[in-house]
Formats: sequence, C-alpha cells, structure tokens
Amino acid sequence: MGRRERKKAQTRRALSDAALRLFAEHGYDGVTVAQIADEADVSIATLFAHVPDGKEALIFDDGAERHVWLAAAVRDRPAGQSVLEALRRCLAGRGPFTDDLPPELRAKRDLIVGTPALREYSRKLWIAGEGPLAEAIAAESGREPSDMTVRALARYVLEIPELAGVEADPLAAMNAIFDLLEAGWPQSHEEA
Amino acid sequence: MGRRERKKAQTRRALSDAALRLFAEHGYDGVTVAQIADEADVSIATLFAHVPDGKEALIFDDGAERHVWLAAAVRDRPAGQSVLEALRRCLAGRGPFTDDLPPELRAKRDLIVGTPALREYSRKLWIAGEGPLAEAIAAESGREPSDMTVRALARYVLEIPELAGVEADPLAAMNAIFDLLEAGWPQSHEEA
DNA sequence: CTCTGAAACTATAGTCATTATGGATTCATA
DNA sequence: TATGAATCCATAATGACTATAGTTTCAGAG
Repeated sequence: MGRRERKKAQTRRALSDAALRLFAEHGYDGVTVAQIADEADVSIATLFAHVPDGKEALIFDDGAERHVWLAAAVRDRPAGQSVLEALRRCLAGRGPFTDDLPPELRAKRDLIVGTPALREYSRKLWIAGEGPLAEAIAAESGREPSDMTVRALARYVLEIPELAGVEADPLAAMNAIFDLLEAGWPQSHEEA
Repeated sequence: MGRRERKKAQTRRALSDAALRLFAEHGYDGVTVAQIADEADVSIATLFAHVPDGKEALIFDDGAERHVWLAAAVRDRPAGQSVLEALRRCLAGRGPFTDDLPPELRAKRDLIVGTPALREYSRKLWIAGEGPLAEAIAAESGREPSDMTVRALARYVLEIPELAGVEADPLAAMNAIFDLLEAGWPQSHEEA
C-alpha cells in the first residue's frame, strides 16, 4: 500500500476517532461536523470527501465486511447443519447478543442504540446485506436468488437483531424468532 | 368542529396539496420548502408548525388510520379465519398489490417509491403500526403482546409490502411470503 | 357583547449540514 | 523528472430547520 492510500486511511481513521470521542462526550446532536473536522485537523470539505453519506456515517466503516462475514457463515457451515442454524450461531456471538465486548465497543454500541440517526444508518448498512445473504442462502438451498422466499428469509434474519435487541433477554428472543423461521423454512428446502 | 380547527385543517391540506403538486412537477429535490410555503400562502415557520417531522412528512397524514385499519382487519375477521389469512386478504387490496387506484393516488405512490427520502419516511410510518398490530394479534391468539414471536410476526407482516412490492408479480410474491409465515405460525397458536 | 388567554400565524435572524468552485499540494508512474 | 490524478484547502452558497418575539384570530367566561 503506497503512501497515498496510507495517508488516506489515516485521515479517515482520524475522523472516525474524533467523531466517536466527541459524540461520546457531548452526544451526537451536541457536536457539529466543523468541530469534528477541527479535531481531526482537516477541512470540512475533506471530511465530506471521506464520508459522502454524511455525519451519521462518520463512525461506521463500509459494512462490506459484515456481508462477507454473514455469507461466509452460511457457506462454510459444518456439514449437516442447516442454513438457519448456522445463522443463529453466527448472530449469537455478535451485536446485542453478547456482552463479551471490549468496553470501547460497548460504548459505541450504546451510542448507536441511543441515537436515532445513528440507529437508522446502522440499520441501512446492515440491511444492505440482504442481497449477498440471499445469494448465499440460494446457493446452499438449491434455489434461485430471485426466489421471493429466499429474499424474505434473508430480510427476516437481518431484522432479528433489531427485533430481539430491545428485549430483556435478547438471546432467548432471538432463539424464539429462529424457531418461528425454521418452522416455515424446514430442512427439506435445502435439498438440492 | 369550530372554525379554528377547520382553518387549521384547511392550511394543512393546502400544504399537502401544494407539496404534492410541486413534487410531481419538479421532483422532491427540485422543490424547496420555501416554494411550498409560498404556494400554500403561509410562512415557512407555519409550514414547520404543521409538519414537525419535516419536508418528507408534507404529503403524508399521520398514518394513525392505517394502524387502526390493520388491527381492525385482524379483530373483525370472519369466524374461523386465521389471523394471517385476514392480514393476507387485507393487504391484497392495498398498496403495491392492486392497480385498481385512482390515477391521483397512483401518481402519489410512484412518487414515494421513486424518492428515497419519501420511501424511508413512509416505511417509518408504516412500521410504527407494529405495536398496535402486535396487540391485536396477541388478543386474538391468546398470547401476551410482549411475546417475542407476536412482535416478530407483526413486524414480518409489515415488511411484506416493501419486500414483495418490487417483484414482477407482487401479489404472487406476497402469497409466497404469507405461506412461509403460516408454516411457522400454525393455526394451533390461535387457540386461547 | 366584551374581555382574556391560548392558538395560529408572521417576519426575522440564526445554526448547521451539505455542496459547489477553483486553486494549491502531494504522490504515483511513465 | 514531468505529468496527471488524487487529495486537500478556503470560501461561499444553498437549503432545511429552529428560536424569538410580536401580531392576529378565535373560543369561552363573565
């Protein structure tokens, strides 16, 4: 990676860090993009060049990883395990379903959950994984990616964190929803 | 209804009409709130007093009706009909699932679908019906409204228009999704 | 009918996110 | 080393939205 890309990544990182620090201290609405740009020592124009989606996007990275990561969980699951079982286990170790996180990440998660604008943007990134996930599910179940039930299943799985995350026992809630989906999407669907 | 409320409703209507007309002609981003306020012959401050949720909310009414209407479809269904069957029939006659609409409403729908900001706001209003719908489902199926599966079902049903609406045959797509949900939420759940 | 308080309206000025412009600097590479 | 692209900057503009303070209009009490 050349110096150019390195500097670019550095600037992006500086912006993320500055934004997260200031948001944590003053709240999302208590911080202006000008302050963030100052803190990161770049101009406002540069800030927006790095974050075309706007202020909310500052503390997120693409989210492309998440898609890859979900699709991989489906594709690389142990032999004999159902697609939904793989997704269930995959989600169980992430997001709202574990408190086994470094305090830094926990604080970030709380900030997002407590800020409507951030929550919405986070959802948008997350739901963008519907297409890739649907492709992975289709490939593993011998269906077409355009199959409505495949797309619906992908979407429904992606909704689970938002639905279960606010419950008293998120993990139990998640399992209840997966049970519901598994009844409607039985193993038999997965025969090629 | 006194003159006061009547005038208020008139102003709100004038704003809606002006916004819809201008959006249709110049596109959502091609119109400023100042133009809309002018067209409706009110000040900008007044515009925002009527529409606290901002520009996107101009062409929508509360959406409170929609919730009532959905919950009613569940509550007042014919004896022996399942909750999901009632919802299936109810949705089939609305939104993206019928072209049997006055051209005025069709144009409005196309505007919303073709404008990200409007689409998102429309979704927000629609999803706000999750709570009421969950209550209705819970009441009819002898479960608690806090039951995770009830809330999930409500949410999943509300997602259907967005999921199926973009398919070539929306009605067929909707039916496919309802079949999926009915398998996971069998009749047996509805015994009190 | 008249008085009064609240609601609705207005003009004005401000804040803030976001975009546009045009120029300066830095880096990759031929 | 020269060239072109990427990055950055200062500046100014646009447009959504909010705050303030004052005016008009209506509903209801007396």
